[in-house]
Amino acid sequence: MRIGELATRTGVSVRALRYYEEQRLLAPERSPSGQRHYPDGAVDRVELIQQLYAAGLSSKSILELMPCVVSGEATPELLDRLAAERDRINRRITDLVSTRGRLESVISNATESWRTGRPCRPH
Amino acid sequence: MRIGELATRTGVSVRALRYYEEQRLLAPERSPSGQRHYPDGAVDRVELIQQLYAAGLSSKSILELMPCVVSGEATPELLDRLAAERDRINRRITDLVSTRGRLESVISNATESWRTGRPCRPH
DNA sequence: CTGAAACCTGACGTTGACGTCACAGGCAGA
DNA sequence: TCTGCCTGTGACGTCAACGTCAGGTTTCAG
Repeated sequence: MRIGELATRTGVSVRALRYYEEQRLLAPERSPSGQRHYPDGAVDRVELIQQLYAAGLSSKSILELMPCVVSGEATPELLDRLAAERDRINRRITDLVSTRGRLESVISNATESWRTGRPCRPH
Repeated sequence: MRIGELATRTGVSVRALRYYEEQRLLAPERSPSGQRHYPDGAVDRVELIQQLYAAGLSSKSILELMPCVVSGEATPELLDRLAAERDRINRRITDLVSTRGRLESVISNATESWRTGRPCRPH
């Protein structure tokens, strides 16, 4: 498929797909006239890339971990990197859970003080 | 306390503290010579700001939600905003959990293929 | 064959949360 | 008084992941 279809099917922009290629996260074939041609598997791959971006990984990290993720190749260093990223994600999760708890208590507190007519305990 | 002490006590840079003030997230008093003077509560406040930044909120969002968080003041719109941010955090958490699961399966798969001498199932 | 839509490369613009630098004034100990 | 660190205000730099625009080529439906 060509770049436009891949874009619509993944929901990412054409520009982003070209950027991913620039970062060597994708390597589509080229037609004789120079147009990019992607295999079907590119859809999953792009979604994986998006997921890793969303998890806070940089292009460089994704690039390093990509061979391991797609083909299972692994060196001890790659496994360490993977574990390190997993740990970072774990930390982010616990941080977010904590923040959510704080927001929820703020919400219930504020809702209560709203319902009962504005006496609000000072934090 | 002055800005340097607040910086060391919170772990954020002096520049960041001045930036927060520029964003009206802090409003320290000034000594006659113009130096900023923070109350003790500023430490907690800065840590709250950091926590909200880490949760993906922008300066603007933090500014809007701040009165509600610190003093419990709430309008229906503010409560909606708070709930919306909580929902966004929830989505981020579920996304991160999913990504963590994926990474973990990659890790166990790669570890296995490493232990057993490199036959790796094709994803 | 033709015109619109999709594609190409290259290059500059954007955004947020600061880093960094220059230059000047303020403060405490010796 | 001197010295050295802290603080002040600009103002420009950074970085990543794209957005956007210009100017030209390719593809395809009619």
